[in-house]
Parts: sequence; structure tokens; C-alpha cells
Amino acid sequence: MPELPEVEVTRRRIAPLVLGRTIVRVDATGARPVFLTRPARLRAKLVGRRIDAVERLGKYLLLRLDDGGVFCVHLGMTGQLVTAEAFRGPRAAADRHVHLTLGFAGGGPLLFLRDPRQFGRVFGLGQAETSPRLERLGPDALSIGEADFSARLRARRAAVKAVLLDQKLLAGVGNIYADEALFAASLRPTRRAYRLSRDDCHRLFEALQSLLRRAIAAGGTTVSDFVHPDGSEGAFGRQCRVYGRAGQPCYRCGTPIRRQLVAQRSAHFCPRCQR
DNA sequence: CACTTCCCCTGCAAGC
DNA sequence: TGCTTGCAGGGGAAGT
Repeated sequence: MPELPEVEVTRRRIAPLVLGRTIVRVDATGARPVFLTRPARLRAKLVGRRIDAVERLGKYLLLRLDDGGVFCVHLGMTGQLVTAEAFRGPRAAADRHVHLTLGFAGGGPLLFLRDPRQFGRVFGLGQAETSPRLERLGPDALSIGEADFSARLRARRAAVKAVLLDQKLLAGVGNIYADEALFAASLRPTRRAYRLSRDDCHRLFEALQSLLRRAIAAGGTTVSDFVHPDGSEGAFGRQCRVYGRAGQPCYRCGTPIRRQLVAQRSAHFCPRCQR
């Protein structure tokens, strides 16, 4: 599922395709839950606008428009922002999971939002508009400093896994990278955040930073449905140490990896290496 | 306020 | 084989 690295990879790949281009076509298929801004209104906000910047905040993609507005995209769990070359079997027009198509002036490629489970969300903001969804977000996981990270973690009593997943605290971390970072820092997902030592926080911070950067460099993780805009897959999945490995031996000590629900989400960890 | 539980949606795997 | 059931998950809303 797209987390910070996958969204960042998507941002880097679509930026050269859409930057400076003017949107001339917005096809939206029905009133799906993905449209926080209804299709007709979204069309009115986007058609004729030029894309001046492609930014990312946590797991949100922000396409800045030439009138000061912003087109916001969250890929949810199975969302993909892809061009026509990503479609191998059914063409885009016949794909019932394509909810939005953007066409650009001057021969730019079509950009499709495809999302089978429809947990993704799109919305448009006018120049003076703000969104509580964006305002709620904590600092981006790649730009936060260690002192702020530690202070925020230790202010919470919940399980450290649940805290890492809380976007109000830290934006961008999802289930895969939370599990992998906790493994790299030798911390159990169930540890209470406020009981972490300075050294625990230090190791977790370093593990998370390193992990996110390596994942971006590898093109993200293809678990579930994430693909690049051209349909190719991320290569980081092969580097997972615990995620999706329940019952298989820990790469460090051989103990079977355990899966346990934490905050209603499956947590994967090594019961021997992580304390 | 802090934290937990439930729910949206579809594809896939497991069970009968 | 073909059906049903359960599970996966981001994050908002409702509940404790």
C-alpha cells in the first residue's frame, strides 16, 4: 500500500509528465467515495488550470495550480496514479477501477487514478481554502528532527506501533514501514511510547530515516497494488525483514516471526530480537 | 482530550 | 467446481 516512499516515488515520476501542462479534460466516473469534491465541481476547479508544482505531504500528493488552488490526491491502500502504458490487460477505458482521467494540452499523456478498493481520496482546494485533512497532519516523517520525533513519541501512552501510524503525530508512515522500523530498532510494536528511552527513540528515528530513504531509492515497495506511473513495480518488497513474513524464520536469529493485532492492525515482529 | 473500535470497499485465499 | 466467509488496510467517525 502506498506509504511515504511510494507517494514520493509517484511524485517524482509524474512531475516531469505534468509540470507546466494545462489540464484540458477531467473525466470522472460516477460519485464514488474517492471524490471528496464531487466530479462536476472538481472539473470546474481543474479544467484550464496549469500545474505549477507537484509536492508531497505525508501520504498526500499536492498538485499546485496556476490560480493558487491545489488538487490533492491520497492513494489510500490500492490507489495508483498511472499513464496508459501501465495498462496491460484491459484498456483504461474498460477498467472499472479507473475513477478519474486527466487529459493535458499539448500532447501530454493521460493520467489515470485507478483504485480497486476505493480507499483513496481526491479533493480540490481553491486559493483561500484549507482542508482539515491536511491541517491535522503532523510533520512529514522525512523532514522531522530527532528531538521533535522523540518528544512527540514520548508524549503518548499508546503502543509505539499505534503512535507511528498516527498521522497527527508524524505524517507518512504506514503499516509496512512501521513494522520494519521497529524491527530495525529492536523494539516490540506493543511497547508503550512514553516508556521508550532516549536511546530507543534514537534507534527508532535512525532506523525510520534510513528505511524511508532506502525505500525511495529502490522505487518503493510493491505490496498489494502499488505500481509506478508506467506500471512497473517497486523493488523494496524483497528487502522486508518482518512485514508479511509471519511464521517464517527471523533473518537475524531464526525465531519464527509473529503476527499480532496492535491498534486493529497486524503487527509483524520477532519475539526474540524485539523487546 | 486520549485512546479504541467500527466501518468503508474489493480481491483474494481458505474452507465447505 | 463453485459458492461463502474472512481478511487486508488508511483514516474518519463514533464510542468509551
